[in-house]
Amino acid sequence: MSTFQNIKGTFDILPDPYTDDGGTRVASTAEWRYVEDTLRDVMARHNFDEIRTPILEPTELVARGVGESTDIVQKEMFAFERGDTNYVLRPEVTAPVVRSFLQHHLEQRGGVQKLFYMGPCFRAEQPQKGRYRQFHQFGVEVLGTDDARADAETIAIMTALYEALGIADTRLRVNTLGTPDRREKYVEALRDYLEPYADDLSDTSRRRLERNPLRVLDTKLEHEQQIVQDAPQLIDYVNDESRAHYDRVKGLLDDLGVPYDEDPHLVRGLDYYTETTFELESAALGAQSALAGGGRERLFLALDAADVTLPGSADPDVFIAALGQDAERWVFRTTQKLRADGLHVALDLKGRSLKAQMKEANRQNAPYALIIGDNELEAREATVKEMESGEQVTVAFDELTEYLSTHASEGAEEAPVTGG
RNA sequence: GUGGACGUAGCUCAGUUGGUUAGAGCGCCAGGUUGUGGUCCUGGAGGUCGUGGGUUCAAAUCCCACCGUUCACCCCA
Repeated sequence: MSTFQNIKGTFDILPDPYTDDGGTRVASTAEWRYVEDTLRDVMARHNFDEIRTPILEPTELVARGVGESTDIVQKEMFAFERGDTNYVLRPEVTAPVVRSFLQHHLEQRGGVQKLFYMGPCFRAEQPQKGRYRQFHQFGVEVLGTDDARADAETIAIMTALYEALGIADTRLRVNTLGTPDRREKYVEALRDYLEPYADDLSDTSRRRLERNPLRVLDTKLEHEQQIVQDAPQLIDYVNDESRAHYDRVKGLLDDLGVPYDEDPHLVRGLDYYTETTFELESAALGAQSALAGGGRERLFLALDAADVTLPGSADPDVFIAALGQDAERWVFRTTQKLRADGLHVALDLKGRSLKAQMKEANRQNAPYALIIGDNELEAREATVKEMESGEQVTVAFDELTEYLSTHASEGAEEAPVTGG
């Protein structure tokens, strides 16, 4: 075991996928890139612009944005002081985006600002399966409108994203939280309703009843779900405006043909959420089924559970094997020239035997291998081996780019990497 | 912070009631083929058995402590 390890709750992303100590499959860089590219593509089609903000932010910004009393601020921030400034590794991106929006007067761009972001966030929670201290978050913020269409579009985008990535068996649940003042009244009513059942509740739910009654609604226990089923519903407590807004959002989802279930007991953990709330869940994830809500994502777990196959690393178009020092020099020069011509070229950097170089060409899955030795240098012709058939031809040095461009591109269909 | 599980080669793991030099598969390197990959054969490198202490003639194995990892709880994505 090496001396240093990655910090607990973080993970390395490597050229190849691997399984971590907890049994979770960690995707390769190529898979991450594919997902990121797909997200960007979908967002572009929805006319969203990307925003990138610093990972380091003032502690006070986050504390106020998320709420001083939340667990995130109380005990889950990586915060430190340097000089007379308090810094924090961002635990979420909404506050930074709003900060940036205000600071740079983005409203001056005119119209509604539709922004998305992706990048690492940090929370000092105890890590467990699928939850990390450094995690990657994707999200969208629509600023400058409270139109129901903004909500509907955001929800529709989330389903579109998962569709684009090939995750089909998702279920969308929606609800409205209304305004904070009404929600407080609802919490009281909920508490009153649940108190009489306290003896029937699990320890967990009893504790939640004390501290955060809304969380009792999330129970997974069947007999508790029956109690919850008849509990007061949020929709009966929100004001007319919230209700009308909610109805418009649902109508728009209907228009778009986005299927959803209304869940009158769907709540979110943090209290800064208002109005429309939603949760996209995947049956394949089991107990912790929530994928996205308010724009928070657990993408790779879902991709893994859904058995989605992503493209792997690109294979080289050609591997060039050199025999002897003269050939090595020629190969080194020619490799750069072919690369400048747009080809993906691999070569040996250890001066190994031809046998070892051919083995490497095979391992890298190159469709063609060039063999260059004294004979080839003298004739100014490369020996070109087609790896699958094993057939060899000679190609004049001057025609290499053309030959490889036409032949290699045919055979070099990107081979998918098998997931799971 | 609380509870459980685990820690042997790069990876996945075996290792009997404690018993000699700790093994397998895969991967890696080399040879068989001094200019040719995949399959095959042969060989090789690679281990403070997580760390420290204890019991014992003898500890990977039993006991204790610590460290690390992990799952779950809390909370939440």
